[in-house]
Amino acid sequence: MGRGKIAIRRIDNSTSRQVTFSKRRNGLLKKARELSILCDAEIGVIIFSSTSRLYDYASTSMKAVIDRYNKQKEEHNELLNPAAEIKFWQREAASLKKELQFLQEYHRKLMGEELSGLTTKDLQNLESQLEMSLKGIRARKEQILTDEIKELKHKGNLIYQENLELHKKVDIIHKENAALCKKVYGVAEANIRPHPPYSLSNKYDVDIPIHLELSQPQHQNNKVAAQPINLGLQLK
Amino acid sequence: MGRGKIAIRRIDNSTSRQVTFSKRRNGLLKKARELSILCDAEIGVIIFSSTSRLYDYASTSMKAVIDRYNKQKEEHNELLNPAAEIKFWQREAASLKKELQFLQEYHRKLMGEELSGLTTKDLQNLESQLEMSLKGIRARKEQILTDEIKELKHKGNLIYQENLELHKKVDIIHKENAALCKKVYGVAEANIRPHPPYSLSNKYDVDIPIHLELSQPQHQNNKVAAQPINLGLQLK
DNA sequence: ATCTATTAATAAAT
DNA sequence: TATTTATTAATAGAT
Repeated sequence: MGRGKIAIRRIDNSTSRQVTFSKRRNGLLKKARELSILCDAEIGVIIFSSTSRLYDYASTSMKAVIDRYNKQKEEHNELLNPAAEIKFWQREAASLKKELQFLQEYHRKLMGEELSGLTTKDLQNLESQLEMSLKGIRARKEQILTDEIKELKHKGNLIYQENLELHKKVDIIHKENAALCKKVYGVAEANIRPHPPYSLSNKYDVDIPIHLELSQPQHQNNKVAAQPINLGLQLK
Repeated sequence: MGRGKIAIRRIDNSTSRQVTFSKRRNGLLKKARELSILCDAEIGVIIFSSTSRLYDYASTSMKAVIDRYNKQKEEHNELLNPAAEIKFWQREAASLKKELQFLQEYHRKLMGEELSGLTTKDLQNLESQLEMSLKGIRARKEQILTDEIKELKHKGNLIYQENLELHKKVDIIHKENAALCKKVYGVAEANIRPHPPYSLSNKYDVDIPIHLELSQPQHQNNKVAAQPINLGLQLK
């Protein structure tokens, strides 16, 4: 899945091995995250690079995953030695977990899941909240598109001006050339040459406005329009 | 990367969640295998399905990976001396905090805040997500209203039936009373009394259907409708 | 780090 | 559960 296919065996070149490691490590961790979320699975991934650097992911906590793994593998656990500070951090963790769970629950409600138990009033509130959000997001989208249009028009104008200047120059050179030809070959010589090297095939374009097209993600109604002039603007 | 795109959140349908789990689990393990071979990395992956089944992969052995992990994380000592265990809980808290912040950030985006830095594609995705949520919430609201209507109609019918029975009883009592009056006072006495105590002013309502009105929060087009009959149903 | 041509993964249908 | 197919996602190689 790249410019070429590679065989699954140790990459000899150390640079590209390092690059591939970085890319695929991220890919693996992303996939692990997605799987845990999509399918409600508890997952732990531990990766040691060839240079012994550790990268890991755990859907809950690595300790929890390893403990569960050991338990399932019928191995034993050890006891902890309690102290006041330990308890503090335990409480801290419990508190954060609680907050996290609350936010997750609210989040699910916002996502339109887990709606049983809510009154029409609650739902009305959720609905208004989401409508406000949509409004903000759409406004932002419009803004981006408007900005893009502005920039494209600006660039278009600059190019148009440049074209005018160029055509003027070409005209001048053309006239100079004609004069020279006249001197060298006689009166009508310059007009006889079929394709003088300085002629521009689209010289008449000077009087035609540059046609700018923008991508319109919402309405695909520009299929028959002319190809947009690429001005180097990236529409991400 | 399939027939359609799916959002990364818990798959509701349990069958497709199971299917996706199976496919993606294999994908994840394959990727882990490839990464370890391509880049000479030591990797361990532990997956617990939602039904607590264990799937794992280790490039060397899981024990070796976990031991190395514990060594690197200095958790080996944490289980023995309190200072290290404090560190563990500090890390736990930091990890939870990080996750919390991620969710909070996403949450803010959903709320339509903090939208700078997002591309139109991102915004489009947010917009679709919110539209889906709205759809779910509105469907739930409709459901609640529909259920209310059903219950109200049911109650209305019961009351109508009860009314019929009551009227029949009243009729019977009326006739008995008329008979008694005739015995005591003479023939036409009962019909002379202007307002017999047992008469119902709306007795004729028996033949008119009970008119039930529900609040319609969406469309306020029932302003001129009759006041709804309160049947003791609480619309929370 | 960023860009794309290309391969790989996979969602949905079967 | 396995296979097929249309589509999205990952990434190899280039820059």
